[in-house]
Amino acid sequence: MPVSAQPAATPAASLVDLLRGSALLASLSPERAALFATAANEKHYRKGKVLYLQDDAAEKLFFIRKGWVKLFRETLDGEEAISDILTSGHTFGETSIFFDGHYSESAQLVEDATLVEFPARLLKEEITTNPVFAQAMLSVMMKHRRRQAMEIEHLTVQNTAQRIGCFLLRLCSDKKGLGSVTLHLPYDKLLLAARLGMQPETFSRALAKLRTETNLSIQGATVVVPDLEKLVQYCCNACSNAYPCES
Amino acid sequence: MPVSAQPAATPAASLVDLLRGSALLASLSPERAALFATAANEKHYRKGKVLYLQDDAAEKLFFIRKGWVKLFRETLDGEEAISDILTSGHTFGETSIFFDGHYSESAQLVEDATLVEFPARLLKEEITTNPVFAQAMLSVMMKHRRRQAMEIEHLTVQNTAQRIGCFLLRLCSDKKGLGSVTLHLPYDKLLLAARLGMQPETFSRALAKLRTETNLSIQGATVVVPDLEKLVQYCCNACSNAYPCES
DNA sequence: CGAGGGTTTGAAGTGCATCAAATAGTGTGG
DNA sequence: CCACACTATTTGATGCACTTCAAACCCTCG
Repeated sequence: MPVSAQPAATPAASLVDLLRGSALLASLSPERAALFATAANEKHYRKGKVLYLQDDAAEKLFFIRKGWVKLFRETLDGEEAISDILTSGHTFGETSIFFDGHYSESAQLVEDATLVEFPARLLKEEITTNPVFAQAMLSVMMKHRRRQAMEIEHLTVQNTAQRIGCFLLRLCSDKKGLGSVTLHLPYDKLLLAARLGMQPETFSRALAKLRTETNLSIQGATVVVPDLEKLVQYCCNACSNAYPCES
Repeated sequence: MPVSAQPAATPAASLVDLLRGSALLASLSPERAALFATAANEKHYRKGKVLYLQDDAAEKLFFIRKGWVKLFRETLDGEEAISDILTSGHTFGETSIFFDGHYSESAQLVEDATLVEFPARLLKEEITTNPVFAQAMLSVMMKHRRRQAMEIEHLTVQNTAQRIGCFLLRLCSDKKGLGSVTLHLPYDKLLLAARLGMQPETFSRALAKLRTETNLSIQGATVVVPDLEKLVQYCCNACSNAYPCES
């Protein structure tokens, strides 16, 4: 069944297998997955590449194979608000395709990346004909909604240091070692600051504050959390989610 | 004077007819709509009534027939973050029912209200068996997502006066009279302030600022916008949506 | 080595929150 | 109908958090 008619004869997993790693696309039937794989277009882009702009016709669904992509919106007077930053295994563009056919934000690579692109038509077909897929899509939407709700709350009830700490805690959730944890910032601090809705200078200072308050140590992009409990204490009291809060 | 900004439901209308006014429930087949109507439980509650608390088992879908409901979350140290304020024709609870069976926020009346309650079971059945309904649900979710995204942007790029102005502009969208528009604040200023993520005092001052900047005049809950264009100019330049931005 | 972007630090300004108090508005019982 | 209590709203004074502008410091990479 798994057809490897795709020229993407990467030593790694075949495209069909990769799709299983996506919350959305994993719900495709083997036949449809094969069809998606055939129609797919795998591309490598360089950092800075603009994939589409807000209000463009939504003609593609994107799946990130590797790299980082930022979704953002620009205001009339030139400010930029980041709505999301995504990496391997994530899909984007689906909401716009289904909803009104125009992207509601712009997308740009923040690092070199390999993307798999699917024609919007396929997605639309799938949603209307495959109830299982429609439900997977619903699940994905709802997950997004919860995350957005959390983000709104954070912006109103947490200060900058707490927002950074909360972000770090979400990075910790993989590494289960309660007590001391070492982790790496996934992208540069400038972008991270924008992601958290603050200025780079503010980010720097807030991180310094977090260091003294919770005994963090920071070496460039490497962060050591010696006392997870202390960090949780500092951040999560200002939030309506108890740690671990990931959804 | 208690104001209901929304078109009042005709007291005579049957439940089935009412459901047609809901973006979500309008997609029910006549038979299912009848079934929903039979299983429905219409109740009148007083202002302040708590419908459910965050993390409660999600056993009901609510439809607002009349009145106002706020959805909110509380942090460990007692802050309250309002996630939404809803009125006639809106449904709530659907996300939690489908997603993980627990409400992700608390719900409380901010005014006396008449609600129609449906058992969660019905909704779950409908989603899994009726593709049309699933798609209606998807549409509703996506609309919510766009609104949330806008809200996040507003919190980071707009100041308090602009946020208020933007809220007023959305109230204007009904009344098409370009030029001068009169409108009424849908609920009290304390709640409005919380809804917009600011303190009551800040709200009052920001409103005063908006008055001088855009020639608004305000009498209690009545606001007269003499020059819509000027208000748009003041608010929308800081936003990525051109007026009229409602979705 | 030198250029240029990322990061930190410093000083000053702005916006919003907080605390406190005055004023307006609403519903109550006398 | 008034006095009272109580709640909303406004106003003033002050402080803190974050931004802004400026400059220094680090990297890495040519």
